[in-house]
Amino acid sequence: MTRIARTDCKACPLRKLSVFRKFSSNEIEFVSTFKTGELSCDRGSTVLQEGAHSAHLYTVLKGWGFRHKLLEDGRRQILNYVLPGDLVGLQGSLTHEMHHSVEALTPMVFCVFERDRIDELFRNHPGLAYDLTWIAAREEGILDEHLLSVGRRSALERAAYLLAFLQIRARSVNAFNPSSDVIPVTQHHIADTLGLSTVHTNKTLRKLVKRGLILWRDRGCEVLDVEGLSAVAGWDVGHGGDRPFV
Amino acid sequence: MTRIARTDCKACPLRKLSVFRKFSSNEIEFVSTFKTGELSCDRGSTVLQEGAHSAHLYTVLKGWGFRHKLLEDGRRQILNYVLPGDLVGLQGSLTHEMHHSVEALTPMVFCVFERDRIDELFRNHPGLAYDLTWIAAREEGILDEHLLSVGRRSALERAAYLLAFLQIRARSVNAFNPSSDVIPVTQHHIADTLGLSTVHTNKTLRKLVKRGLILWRDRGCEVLDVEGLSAVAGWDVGHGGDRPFV
DNA sequence: CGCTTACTTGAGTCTGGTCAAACGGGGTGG
DNA sequence: CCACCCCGTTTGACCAGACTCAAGTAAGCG
Repeated sequence: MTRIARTDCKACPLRKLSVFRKFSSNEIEFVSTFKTGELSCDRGSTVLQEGAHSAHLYTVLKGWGFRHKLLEDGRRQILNYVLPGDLVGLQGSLTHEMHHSVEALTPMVFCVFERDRIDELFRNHPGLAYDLTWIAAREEGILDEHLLSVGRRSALERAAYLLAFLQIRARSVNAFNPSSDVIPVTQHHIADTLGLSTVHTNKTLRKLVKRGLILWRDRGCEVLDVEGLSAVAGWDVGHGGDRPFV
Repeated sequence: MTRIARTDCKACPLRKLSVFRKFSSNEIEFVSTFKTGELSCDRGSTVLQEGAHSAHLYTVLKGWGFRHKLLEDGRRQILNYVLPGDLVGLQGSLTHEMHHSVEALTPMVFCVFERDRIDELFRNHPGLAYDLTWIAAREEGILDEHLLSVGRRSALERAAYLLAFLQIRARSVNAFNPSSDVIPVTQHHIADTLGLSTVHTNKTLRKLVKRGLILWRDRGCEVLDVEGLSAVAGWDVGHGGDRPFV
């Protein structure tokens, strides 16, 4: 893992995306000083560890990753995926201990912020403080939907929901690399997200392929028909709307 | 549903509980004016509706309830339970639409706050703003754990985890009524929380009864052995720690 | 070339779902 | 007061979706 400050917040490529709200110059100024550096890591590396006491807060600048928890005997549950613009480590920053781990699915780059200055953010930048709360509430909404999915949808519905969800999210933040729109996960990751075994996940994905909704590529999934998937899942995609980010 | 302002924030019975952090007089002053009234409702009534555009934010003062989501065909997933001190409707306040419903398990009383004044809270009371974020992050952590449970634990483990979780939470906020420590849910609620059928839930609960970990009472569950339950679940209860509330 | 990782597929098993019936308590209308 | 009904719980029989085990293929890499 290397750490070199590079991208200037004022010229942050994410800020241009239509999904994110506009910042005041005052806010950009603060964020610039709040950011202490960048962190890069390879595919497969664990960025944050369950149980760790992290002194930092991160925003994803590039790449894909996922949050997960483990049971004693090794069973793993993937909780959500992290994409450019997502904040990670907020929980650790507030409660001083991480209750989940974060691992990279592709090479990633993060902006690093000092936890100590969060107080300052809350005191002097109510707009940004509001954003943090908004982000946490949004994550909660996503988890609600995942829980509904894992608890009450069938295997086929779950898989369809997850892939539609990831496709839409990735599209909105330009997370695909230019050559191909491939969601960079293994079937094992999907299984651990849906609460299924890898074998059954494979059989389920084959059905989606047969229906012409997706293609399975080398280490990843290409979505051919998002509406088809959300129809299978019985999922109402809902609203986009401006979102904040730090 | 009636609405009569009664309990004074300065004398709020919840504030005395050891789980909550101390407020400055300044903060209590603001909360007093932020609160516009109280809302009471009966068992079974829906307090907040998925899809609604609520103008309010609530804190639970008394009683038990739960948050849930529905699929088109009626399948229901209970997401979490709400107890005294919990904030409900934050999501709706930030995104202007609720993505889940809230229903009462017992008669409940809420403090009602005006959504419009949240901006003021963020501008003038960074401590409270911080608390809101903290609360949202905590809910996220709980949902993570539930997702792990539903996705990766067996029926018996799930049931044990849920009951241990509820027992501990209820204890910490004195949510039991003086005569009996009964968690006021039906087996149907438990089933919809765990992602199981009611029939299988019943068979699973009988096993916990046979092991002497719980008793099933008239419309509710009495926990006899929290440690036993968390052991069955393979759940590390973890830290309490001061928590804020509004 | 051999090793590893990821995917695929089939066979047999088991957890948990569905259907069905019955019980018991509390409330209600006759 | 009693009959009835409804709701929540309980249990049994049977079924199916998902799991485990196992073997085999294909691609990538040292």
